[in-house]
Amino acid sequence: MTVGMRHDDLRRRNRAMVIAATRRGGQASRTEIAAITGLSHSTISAISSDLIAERILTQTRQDAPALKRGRPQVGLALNPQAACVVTLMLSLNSLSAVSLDYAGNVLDEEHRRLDTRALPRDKLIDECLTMLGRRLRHPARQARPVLRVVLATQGITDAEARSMLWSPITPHTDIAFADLLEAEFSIPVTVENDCNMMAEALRWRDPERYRDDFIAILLSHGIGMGLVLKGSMFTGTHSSGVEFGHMVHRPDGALCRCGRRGCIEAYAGSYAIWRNAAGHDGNEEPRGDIDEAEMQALAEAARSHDGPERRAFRIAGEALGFGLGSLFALIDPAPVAMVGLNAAAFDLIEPALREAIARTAGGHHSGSITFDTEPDQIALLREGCAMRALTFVDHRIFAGGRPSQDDPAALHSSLIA
Amino acid sequence: MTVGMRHDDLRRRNRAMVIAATRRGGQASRTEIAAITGLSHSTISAISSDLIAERILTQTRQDAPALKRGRPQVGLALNPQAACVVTLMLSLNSLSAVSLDYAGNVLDEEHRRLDTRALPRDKLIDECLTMLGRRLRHPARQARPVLRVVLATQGITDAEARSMLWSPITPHTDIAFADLLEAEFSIPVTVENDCNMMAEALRWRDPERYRDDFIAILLSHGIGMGLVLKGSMFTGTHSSGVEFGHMVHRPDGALCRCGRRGCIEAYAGSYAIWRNAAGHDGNEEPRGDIDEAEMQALAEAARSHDGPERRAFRIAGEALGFGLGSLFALIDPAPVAMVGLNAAAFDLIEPALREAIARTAGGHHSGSITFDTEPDQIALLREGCAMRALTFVDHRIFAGGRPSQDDPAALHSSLIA
DNA sequence: GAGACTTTTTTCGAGCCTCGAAAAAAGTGT
DNA sequence: ACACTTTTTTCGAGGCTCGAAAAAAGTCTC
Repeated sequence: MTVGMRHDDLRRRNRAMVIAATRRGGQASRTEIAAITGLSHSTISAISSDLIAERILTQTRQDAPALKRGRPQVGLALNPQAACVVTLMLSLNSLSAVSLDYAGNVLDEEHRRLDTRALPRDKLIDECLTMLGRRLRHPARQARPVLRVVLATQGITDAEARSMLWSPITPHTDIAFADLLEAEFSIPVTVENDCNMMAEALRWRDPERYRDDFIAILLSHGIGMGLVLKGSMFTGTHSSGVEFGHMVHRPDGALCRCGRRGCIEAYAGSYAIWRNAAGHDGNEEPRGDIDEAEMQALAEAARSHDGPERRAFRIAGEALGFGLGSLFALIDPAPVAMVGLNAAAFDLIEPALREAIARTAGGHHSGSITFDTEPDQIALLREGCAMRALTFVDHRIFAGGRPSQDDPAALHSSLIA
Repeated sequence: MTVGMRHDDLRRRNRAMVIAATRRGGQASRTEIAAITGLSHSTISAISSDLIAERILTQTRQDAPALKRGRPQVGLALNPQAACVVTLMLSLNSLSAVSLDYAGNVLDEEHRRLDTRALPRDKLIDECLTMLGRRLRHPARQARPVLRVVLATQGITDAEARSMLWSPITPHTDIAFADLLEAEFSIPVTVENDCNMMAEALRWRDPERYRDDFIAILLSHGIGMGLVLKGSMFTGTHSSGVEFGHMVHRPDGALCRCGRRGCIEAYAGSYAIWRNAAGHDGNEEPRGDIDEAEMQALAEAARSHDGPERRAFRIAGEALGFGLGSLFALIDPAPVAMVGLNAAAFDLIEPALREAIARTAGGHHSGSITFDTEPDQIALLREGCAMRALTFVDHRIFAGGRPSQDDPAALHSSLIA
């Protein structure tokens, strides 16, 4: 709050709001936007006609034939030709890329399996560079200027979203992907944590439930979290933060993949569940290669009879419950979405989780805490990255007004060159 | 970001910034303010002459005789007559009130000892009402309009800062102090958590160290925390939140004052240190009445020889260290201030704390985490409340422009009546 | 001590931006 | 075909900030 506000900042903000309302609202009319934003009709009219002249928005006759009397509303929509964004998703042993038009439609995509853990540093970087390059040269893009690239990865990124600091997918650390990709293609890039992108996707999927405060927990080989508080993504002061999986569950307890002891993940990650189900103790070195079928088999066994498998899921639930209890002591309870492979086994986890949470300070209202499950983490990640990239274009580029109104090709070359 | 921005919002913000710069800067000149805010000289000139005409700011000849050439800068200062604020501080067995002028000078104050735990609900409320009433009628206030009351209390308040939800100082819960006081005096009131106010005070005391991200930990009978992240006070979604003392240190561990088990406070609060030093186990019911001398004696004993006292402080350090480690996993490390009685014994706590933190994920850079101690929590609380009240007047009242420019008495009666 | 010099502050016209009211537009209903 | 309803645009007014120029209030120099 130390920097003054000028006249054009005001316009910029109001333009951003019209664009945002259009992206959210499907086919919002000027009147609806005026009501949402609280601005006058004249202002909305002026802004939207600017945006249409700049080819950012388009007018579409309302789909549903007006059954009401009066002049029919004219729906505003995003102009799919206005821009293109590309998302890159780097996970253990896989790299994917998707390019989308400004309205969010997929233009083309590519997936590759890579042995990320074995790949040398430059080879890993090179794979990202070439896959992005192929998206840029792909004919489906047509003349759309590429205005944003988002690279999402498992692990920790820096607070400025420019580097991957550490990731379980590779032994290499501090890879400045944003600098590297920008140097090659001159398109603004951010590097994001995958769980944050999943949380981003949830807000768009179900804005009723996931509005201002909610939690996305990734239950997978590791444990991740995306946290939205007071309407904005919560990140650490120096890194992407929210390493929920590495909060301490039991001081000096079971061995975690991160090399430390007693982390929540060391009780609730796939490898921990497997370790407990197999009857090994917490000193056993974590396995790195547990596949989907294996976890499903464990869940089946746990459902069929009371044995070490059921106990393993119970231990996972307890660790997650105490962790959530501690988190709730800090932020108060909020809706939770369980995402990823082991969300499919949440029925085995939930009872112990709720029991543990009720024994903590955050468990005041343990009955009112609601959980939702979403096993398909890939789809969520894709959507989240896309929305992150598109809203960047909305707020940081198009809200500021376009340099040239009539020649998108010129604009494009000036940005991509 | 859903509400539009109008023309007067812009002025309001820029006025707020001029006022804020004046409050921070001591005797900022117009030129300095222009540099800080990035606004033009003309704008600053217009705004400040408005503020002076409205008797919010005053011009003061620069104290130091200008040694430079050129027209000397004219210092702007807050007009002490512009307003009055009152702070009420409710603690275990004590209630204090202070009234201050708009520049932050103390006008008068009062302290009373009360047996808060034994007081019936209405009696407790009544004490607050009458003490506030006496401040309002006190002659030192003169004609200053009372524009804000802040009531700070130990315990949990609601996110809207209107009610005390729960507090260790009284068995009564959900006391809507803001509504009650406003109904009686028609002055806007907020109810704040005491640790948050201490954090607020630290930003004003040492803005270099405590700027955008830092942590204040209250080491006292209980354990509290005030957290500033990305430049703003962090609170829960429904309550004042940040109940660091009730994060889980050891599942099903020692008995806490809150009735649950294993909380950090049950290892690091005064009663926990005493309990461990006395050789009782964690099932022993917490004592409620450990005075300062008793804790000092424990610290002395711990310093003089290796015995149960030293071990008790070590256990406290360990609990705090693991707790901070978990917190740092979420938010990354930040400067820490240890506040309150037991901060004087931080030398006994620190080694075990650092050792524990180094064993957690948050302990990556455990060497770079710095601790500062401030045993005088009362002074900090007073300052924090005062600044919270004054900045409310700055931002929410004076930034919007005054109804009457010439008659502060009329303004006053309209607000206090 | 008068005039040159320097720096701060104010003044003034221009350029934007939003607003409210009125007008225009584009339908439905009779 | 005309009245009615609702949406959208137009237009003048009022505010706000900006840059440039002028005024103000000192120090410095000779």
